[in-house]
Amino acid sequence: MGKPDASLLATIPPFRKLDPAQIGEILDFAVSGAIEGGGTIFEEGARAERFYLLLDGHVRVMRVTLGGDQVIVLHIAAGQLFGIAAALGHTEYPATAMAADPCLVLSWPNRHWQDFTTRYDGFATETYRTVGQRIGEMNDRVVEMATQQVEQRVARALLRLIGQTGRKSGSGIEIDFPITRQDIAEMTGTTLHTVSRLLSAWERKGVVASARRRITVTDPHRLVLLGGAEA
DNA sequence: TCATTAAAAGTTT
DNA sequence: AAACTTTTAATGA
Repeated sequence: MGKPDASLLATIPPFRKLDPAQIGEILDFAVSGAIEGGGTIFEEGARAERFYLLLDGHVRVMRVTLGGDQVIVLHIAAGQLFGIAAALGHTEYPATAMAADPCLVLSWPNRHWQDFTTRYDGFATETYRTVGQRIGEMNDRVVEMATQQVEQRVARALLRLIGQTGRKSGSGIEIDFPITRQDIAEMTGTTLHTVSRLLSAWERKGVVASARRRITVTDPHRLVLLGGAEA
């Protein structure tokens, strides 16, 4: 467990307003860790003892349905806190967090949460803002599931991914971590076969380009139209 | 419209 | 070679 660099934290929203001395205090309590791609950070139902900050990489948050199907709830990008429902009063993690690619995380015991929110200006407001955004996104998806056709759901899932974790490449915006058709199926409530067929069709139209575990959206505007309301 | 099943081919380790 | 990912097609709800 190495000591992370204070400058890493200074740019991250919940800590942006803090001075170097305060960041030093926070780091004194932090434990840092590296998780390899595919590794689990915490499991659904496990006792929640820590909350986490993702410094680098991408985290997939997953839950298992009553029927035993795995569902991807959302993805976390670098700079975001996660595993914080526990700090907000839950005793167990409501979902599993898995590293989508190699990740660097900091974590703190939950008992520091109170101190952080009261002592550090901006910590509470910034984290509540991101929590609010996530809840909003999840609500949108519930509506989508009930009202939109599969093609629109997949199109919108891709748009969200490039919005949150997209990286500009030569030919468009690439999803910045490895993602399979199965993953997208788990995000949109369909099957990998349907996702594969949709992506193939879109690739023929020049809207996306994909390789194994890599997807680039080459024509985001067309994809917005595909995700639009019309049937 | 979409899931399921099956089969085949490509990729990575 | 084995494991994993992707594509395609046929069938049926």
